[in-house]
Amino acid sequence: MADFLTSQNEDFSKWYNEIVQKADLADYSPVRGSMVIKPYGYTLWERIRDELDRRFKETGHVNAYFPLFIPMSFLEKESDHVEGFSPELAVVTHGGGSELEEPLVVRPTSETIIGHMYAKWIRSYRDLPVLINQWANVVRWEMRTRLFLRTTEFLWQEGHTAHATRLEAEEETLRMLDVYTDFAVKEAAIPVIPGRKSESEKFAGAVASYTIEAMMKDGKALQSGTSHFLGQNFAKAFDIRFLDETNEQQYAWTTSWGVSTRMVGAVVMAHGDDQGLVLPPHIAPIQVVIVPIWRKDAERDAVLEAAEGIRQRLVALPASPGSALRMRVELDRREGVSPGWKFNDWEMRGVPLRVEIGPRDIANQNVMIARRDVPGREGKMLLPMAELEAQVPTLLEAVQTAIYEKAVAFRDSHTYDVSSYDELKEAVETGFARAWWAGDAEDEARVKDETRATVRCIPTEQPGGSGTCVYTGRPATEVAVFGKSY
RNA sequence: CGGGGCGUAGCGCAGCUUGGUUAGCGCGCACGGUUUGGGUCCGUGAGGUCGGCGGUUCAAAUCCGCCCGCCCCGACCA
Repeated sequence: MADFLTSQNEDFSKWYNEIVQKADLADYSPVRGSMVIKPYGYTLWERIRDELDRRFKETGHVNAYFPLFIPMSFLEKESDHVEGFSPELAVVTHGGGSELEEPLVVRPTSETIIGHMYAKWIRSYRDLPVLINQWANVVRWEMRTRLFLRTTEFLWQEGHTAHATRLEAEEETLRMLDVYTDFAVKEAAIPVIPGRKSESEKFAGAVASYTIEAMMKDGKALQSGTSHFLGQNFAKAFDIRFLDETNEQQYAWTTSWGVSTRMVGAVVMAHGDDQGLVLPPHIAPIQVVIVPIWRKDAERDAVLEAAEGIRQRLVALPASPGSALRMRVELDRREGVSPGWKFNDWEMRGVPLRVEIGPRDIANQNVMIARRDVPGREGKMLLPMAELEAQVPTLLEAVQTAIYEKAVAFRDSHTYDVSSYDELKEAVETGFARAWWAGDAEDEARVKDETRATVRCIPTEQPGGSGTCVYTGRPATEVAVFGKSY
């Protein structure tokens, strides 16, 4: 792929915007900053959603739905929260033809309305924990928007839990960070760095925020999921109290965590190449596409019949080892476009495996298989037709693993352990800098001012020992990851 | 809201400096033929308030003013 690290930001943005639209993921809506997610893009989101949801259920969470409109006064109950969100609120002042007594905000996130409900629902320690997730849309009036990465309205899941003890809530926060990490690595094939946010970067109203940070192909960071330990901040603001075992009133400890449609953008920017999307098989809307090839009308029927036979054999297989889903296979029956055109078309859409079948293959009882992750003719191989069931699942897993490993190699080769401020400045031009950090907000602000880079996170996995800050020389016991971000 | 770039057919663009017949090109689209194992080729055709409003002029896509919108960089941020 073109080297976006040495080129202008504009080039990568152009590539991204073009691919997102050409691959049929999304289109701009007439309203500034909002987008239409097209069926192909939505199916990709559904795959992400289902994989996450499966994990939420496995960890004991249930889904519910809370209202879109929130009374303005709810946000004002938590001072950090309202301060953080008020600049980006969409406010409804009129309804049913008359002015409302109290303005309603379109939820930018649901801590407040959910906090209000939890206060009603929770009376006793026996009611805890409450482990609820909701799939919803939220609205944030951002100044600058970008397809999938930052849109005025976006889809996400937000989990909100309440616990009897601080420890339990902290464990929940980290457990969900693990769930996100597991999803990113195993399904989205994106290596992420889980860690804690700095004070200046944490969620408005949280005691501590955690994040998974991914590296895009231009070396920039993308916050791909967050998990917050809210302490008793929202419990006190919304009066979420319960009687404990000793008949004492206690405030609950709460958490919230979310992953949004931004994850679609992360997949595009982490794996894509000059030909377009490269989708991980586990979440690809179409895992295998069959392109039939014929020259004369007489060959057409036989080829299509053989292609349909292959389709039926493949859809009978599981989508991935152990999955309850069946393999997602598409037979491209379009006429009037050449096979070469179809090859390019499906590559643009990132389909992991392509099966080509023509008269020659039928005669020889084999098919040509092309891997999306290996560009051009090098990714093609001949496969005996009898081995489809044995080989296609293996190949899909091979693609899944290969693109993950490629992403790991890219990230690692653009992550630098730095020991001086000059090295840090140089490192963040092309990737991440790992540096000792003492958590000083003023210095963080200065680095941001001079380099545009911020503390992406203080990784959960630390090297241990101690060192000195690269710019102040202060003693430090933790390493932080610095980088430019979206 | 600041700095930079742009706005001409569905998409991508030329034309503007130096005003002058009927505003062009590529892709896409429709029809016919040809082709189909890596984006076939040929022909015919449809498609335009030149972002909007105002001004200068015999004459404006072109010059001037104001406004609107988009993109990139910053502030904001999942």
